[in-house]
Amino acid sequence: MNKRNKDRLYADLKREILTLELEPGANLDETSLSAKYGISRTPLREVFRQLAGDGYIEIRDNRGTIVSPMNHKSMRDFFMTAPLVYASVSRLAAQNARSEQIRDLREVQANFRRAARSGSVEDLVFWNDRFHLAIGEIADNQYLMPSLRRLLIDHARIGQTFWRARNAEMRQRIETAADQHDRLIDAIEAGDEETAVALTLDHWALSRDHMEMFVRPDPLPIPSGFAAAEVE
Amino acid sequence: MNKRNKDRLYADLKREILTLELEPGANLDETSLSAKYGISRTPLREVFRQLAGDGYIEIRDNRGTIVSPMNHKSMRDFFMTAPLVYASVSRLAAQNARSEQIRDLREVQANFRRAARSGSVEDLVFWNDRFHLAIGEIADNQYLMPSLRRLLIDHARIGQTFWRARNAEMRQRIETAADQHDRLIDAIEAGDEETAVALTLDHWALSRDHMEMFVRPDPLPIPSGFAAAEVE
DNA sequence: AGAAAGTAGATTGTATACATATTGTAGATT
DNA sequence: AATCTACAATATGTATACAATCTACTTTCT
Repeated sequence: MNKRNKDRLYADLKREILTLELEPGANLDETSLSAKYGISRTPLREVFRQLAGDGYIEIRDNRGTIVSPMNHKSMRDFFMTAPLVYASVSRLAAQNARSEQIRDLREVQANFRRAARSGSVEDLVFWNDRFHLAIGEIADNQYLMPSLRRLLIDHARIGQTFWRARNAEMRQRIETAADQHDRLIDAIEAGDEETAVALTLDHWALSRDHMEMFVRPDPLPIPSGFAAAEVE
Repeated sequence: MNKRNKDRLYADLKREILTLELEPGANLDETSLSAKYGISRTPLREVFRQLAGDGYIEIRDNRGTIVSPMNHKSMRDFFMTAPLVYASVSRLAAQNARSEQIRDLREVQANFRRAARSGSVEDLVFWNDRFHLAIGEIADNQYLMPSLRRLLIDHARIGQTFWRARNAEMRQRIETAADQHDRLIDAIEAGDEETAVALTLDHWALSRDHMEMFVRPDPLPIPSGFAAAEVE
């Protein structure tokens, strides 16, 4: 039953990449990984190929495999593209949702709430990802899904700090995000496209404002002696 | 030097799928393909995994590999999603284009014109695909690219009949499409986003009207004796 | 006769050994 | 001393043999 191990490897790598346990650009060693999971390099390499197709990793000919890197440009592209795709997906979800899908979505949201109470960053990242992926599945559009999946990978990675609540204000933000999830579910269930889109953009703005703070933090105060130095 | 054969297999399968030489849903046999290309099943399966990630084929556990199928729903999704993605990509291309990219794009367009003159359907499909892919590369947005790629696969397959000019009117359509390509290049080069978007939507509408005719053709005339029969 | 169960053949999935390419290091050369 | 080259060590890529699974057909039982 090595299929089990192969699936576990696939799921583990995904999770470790989303939670930054594996950093962008980190090298993935075939030999040690295959030993760790008790499978040979053949199926392991197939898992790599699949993850590369999903956008999690990059396979470079004869030069090893790395976790998909992130740089300034990818941040820019991300902030530019996410609203378009997320809003479109929410609209389609509102058009298509079936009652049992809403039930599943509420289930995911319950797990998200639990993670918020327990304060586990890893769980919050995981269930937030699942929440938005579930909406994507309700939207059920094979042409938008690839971009949504790619966006969600970096959403999880960039947004990592969002969930790491260190003070009351940040805990409040998480609470707000959770409330928006609930209202989004309601709008989707009601088939109210416009509200779903508006809520999605609000939800997005909340994340973005916070994330941008970490991407482009306020500069450190400059000691008087270095006041003329150039800062990049 | 079997890397050559591996690359050839990858390129050949892509082309054969885009040109419908391999029909949607067609089965891909590992043994015969690996024999045909003189490579073993191991690298062949990696090519499969990669093509699956690109959306060309589907690998089903223990049940073989098939060319990505098309059905009524995928047509619907396609017509719904393409304008959004194509327009966004054109806008980004107009924002980012660099002169040597424009040069490459004109090169592709020249090949497209040649194919139009020669009347080779296969070449028209291929170069039209390349043209829109090149615009995607100019847009240079890793989050939109996955959806654009997926759309272009089915654009080529659905639009197959568009290029099969059987009369003067259809040849005129191809001529119009080629002119739109030229004007789109000009708009992108000039950085004129709004015109690029408008031209893209026009270009799209031209294809769509034609394609829909083949997807949902005019019903056959009903013989008088069957006038009451239900037609779906 | 029809349904269920078993079996042979074909196909997909995996392990291992081997081939090829890359990287780092030591020694030679200028 | 710096650079180049040769070679060893390491990692990636491929072929082949074998194992597991599925499919279709035959046999058995009711």
